Amino acid sequence: MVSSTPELLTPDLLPLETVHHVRDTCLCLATQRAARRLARHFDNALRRFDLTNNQFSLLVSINRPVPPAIGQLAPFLAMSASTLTAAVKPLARRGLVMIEPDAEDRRSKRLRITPVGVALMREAVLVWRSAHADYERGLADGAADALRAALAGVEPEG
Amino acid sequence: MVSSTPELLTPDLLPLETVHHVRDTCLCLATQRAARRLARHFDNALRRFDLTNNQFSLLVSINRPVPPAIGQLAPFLAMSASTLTAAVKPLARRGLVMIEPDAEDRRSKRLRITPVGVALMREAVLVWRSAHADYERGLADGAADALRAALAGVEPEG
DNA sequence: CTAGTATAGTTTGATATCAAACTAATATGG
DNA sequence: CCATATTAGTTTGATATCAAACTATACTAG
Repeated sequence: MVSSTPELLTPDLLPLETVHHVRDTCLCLATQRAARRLARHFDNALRRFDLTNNQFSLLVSINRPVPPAIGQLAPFLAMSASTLTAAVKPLARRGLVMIEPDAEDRRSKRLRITPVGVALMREAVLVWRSAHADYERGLADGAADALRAALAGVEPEG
Repeated sequence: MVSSTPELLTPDLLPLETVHHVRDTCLCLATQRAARRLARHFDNALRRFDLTNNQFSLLVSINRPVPPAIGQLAPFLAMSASTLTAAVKPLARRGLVMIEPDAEDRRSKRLRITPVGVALMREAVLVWRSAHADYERGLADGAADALRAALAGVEPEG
């Protein structure tokens, strides 16, 4: 019982009012929590392909007629170039992506999805579709659209 | 120029329609992007305390009259117990948190914020407040509330 | 009481994340 | 042309994240 161990109480705390304010209003905390839950859901769904939700999103983003450079992709994914450099490595190791120096600017490197990557993604997209439907099915009507709209509302530059 | 390097085009791609559908509708991708942006904003603001946004949220969550156990805190933060075990270590090393075995169930460990942790957080909360105001100031009217509401709408159990 | 089961955390090995410092290549000024 | 500044990526070292396998403790049937 709690009351039987008064010596365990911490006497000197932040005001609980402050704590509750942070917990109820912090957009960062709320977003990190939702991000972890969503990541788990899609990581589970994509596990059969040995893809994480991040790797799936990265492969989708790389699937462009002109292979994008790291410097273009990182802002789109809202991640640093150093994170992207690291994220590409396991995919390149598996032959799903190729890293090619740009002929016109040898500092720049373009990321190209390989035929093996495309073949894997053809299947993975089907599973993504069903995992997304699963997820939305657990939400109230309009909740998914509301979240999409709200997240669009916090994008920089509209 | 793009058209001058046709040999760089990947012939075999997923349909761009599919790609655009994923990019425009995936709640996971949209949430991870927002989570990264928000994390960076608050990591920057809290850097002067050598706290990450995660460590800040964790310390806020630990600041309770009865020190919570790992098994209680992990679901609240929507993270696994193994992640929480790891996250506590740097804070314990710095003396901001203490890990105490529960007297009534020696499997369980309670996390207590120390006086040093409370003192640090008194300052950090002020900075959080101003960083949050900064962030909201960059949004359209109602965007923050809309995001809070939308994120609440994807919480399990209401 | 004891065997089996369930629960609470930890460890391990992998990916994910960033800032800061670094390397290499391009652009610019003189 | 050369020196400087800028830009594109990479490396480093730290935290963050998870599932799976593990340890230790508690519970529960028989």
